[in-house]
Amino acid sequence: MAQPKPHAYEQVKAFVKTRITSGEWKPGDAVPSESALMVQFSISRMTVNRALRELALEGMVTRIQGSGTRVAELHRISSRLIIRDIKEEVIERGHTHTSHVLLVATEKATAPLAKTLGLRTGSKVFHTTLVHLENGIPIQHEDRYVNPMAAPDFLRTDFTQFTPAHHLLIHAPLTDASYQIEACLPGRLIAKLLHIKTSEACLAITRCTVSGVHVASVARLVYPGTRYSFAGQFQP
Amino acid sequence: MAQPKPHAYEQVKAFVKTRITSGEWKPGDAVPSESALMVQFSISRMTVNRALRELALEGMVTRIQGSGTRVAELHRISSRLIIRDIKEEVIERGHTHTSHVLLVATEKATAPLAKTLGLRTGSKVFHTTLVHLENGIPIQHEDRYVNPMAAPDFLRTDFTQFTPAHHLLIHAPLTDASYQIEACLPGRLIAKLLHIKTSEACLAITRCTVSGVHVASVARLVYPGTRYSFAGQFQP
DNA sequence: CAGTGGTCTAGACCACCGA
DNA sequence: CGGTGGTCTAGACCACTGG
Repeated sequence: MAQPKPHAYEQVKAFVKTRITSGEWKPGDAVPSESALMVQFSISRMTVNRALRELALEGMVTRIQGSGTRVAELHRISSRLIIRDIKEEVIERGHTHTSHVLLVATEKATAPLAKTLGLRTGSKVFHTTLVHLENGIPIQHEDRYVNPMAAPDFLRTDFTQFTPAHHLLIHAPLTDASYQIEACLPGRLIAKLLHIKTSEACLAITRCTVSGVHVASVARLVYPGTRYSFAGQFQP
Repeated sequence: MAQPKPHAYEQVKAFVKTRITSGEWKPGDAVPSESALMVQFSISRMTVNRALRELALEGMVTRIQGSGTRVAELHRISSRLIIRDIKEEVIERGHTHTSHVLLVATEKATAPLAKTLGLRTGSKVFHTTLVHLENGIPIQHEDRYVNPMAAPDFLRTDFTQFTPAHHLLIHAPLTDASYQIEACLPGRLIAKLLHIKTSEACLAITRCTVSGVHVASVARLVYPGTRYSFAGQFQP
């Protein structure tokens, strides 16, 4: 026996999950009510409630107050996509991370940039550009603008030691973010910096992070397509 | 007033969240214990527990039994990456979806394919290839192998009406999946089918889905880089 | 209206951590 | 050992849905 006594709420979750994934209960079908499961498992309603609430969070069922619980229509499959510090990621693979710092500057915001950062055109913004290397091989070109209101000490960082993302994660805790993942060809400059041909496809992530009331940073990260891919797993 | 009476557990979540995002409580700092918050808010422990448990799920805090609750080290922000039926997605944008069905066949599995599908080499597998169009413009090339054990009626589907993903979502409810997102250049054939140049970068998703005990399907989806990108938002 | 889920309480027992 | 979180109970009131 693996677990002599699985928690009650987990038993309920497993019970419902199994009926759904086995196809016994089809999308749209009603799931037994809390009171029914309460009797069936001889447990209190709070415990059943927790089980069903978690299943709803996971997208397995849909709950409507006053109406009931039903098997979710299409199990849209989903997984967590995580924003991490690339240095952490490289180190976790047991490799060494280094950075080439190409630019550390204060500039005046252009109109579109000011707009996304929530500043006035011409305001001071921090601008950094660097290339991240894994075991000496370039894997990411990072071009980032930072809102001085969100991270006033940003430029004091030694970017050969700490990544811009690391500074921001510490000094401007994230509250919101949006991202866009696309495929593109690198420009001549980026291709040269990444040691790839201009004809090699790249993954590009454009990311905008919010910390409290400030839009903290907008960054464009370009990865050589042959050296980097996202991978992930789902467990709905 | 927006909400005259926010739920108690929401209040606790908001309280803790605010201290964290404002920087008042830094990563590693202790969060008040359940009993402390219980007194402070004059609510029961179960309610405090729910608030902190949800914050832990969202990655804002770390909880260790017997030790306490602390502000999470790096607020790795995360969002749900959702994989959906492309037809649904196109229709949701208010556009029309059509398919060019290029191949619907039963084949014998090659060794590597059989391995990923959990079959014996030479077993029957279903194979479909199609191009999905949004308002008549090609946006995805789909090349898919399906395990007949998981979806025996797969080939009966009219793929001009229903996408392969749709059939699978209904007849082989997902239990697990893994994916890989990468950038690549299309081959000559795919470029032609998508009406793009062979030098145009593409996003490619390779996805493997599991339904119950069977590996149900493995698919490679190629999107023209100029016409498609993933986007998402985080709200921890 | 009866039945559903959404929330909350005031206790309780347990497993675990650190001193 | 005391304090922590993890779980559970047996009630309760409310808001909402459906017939």
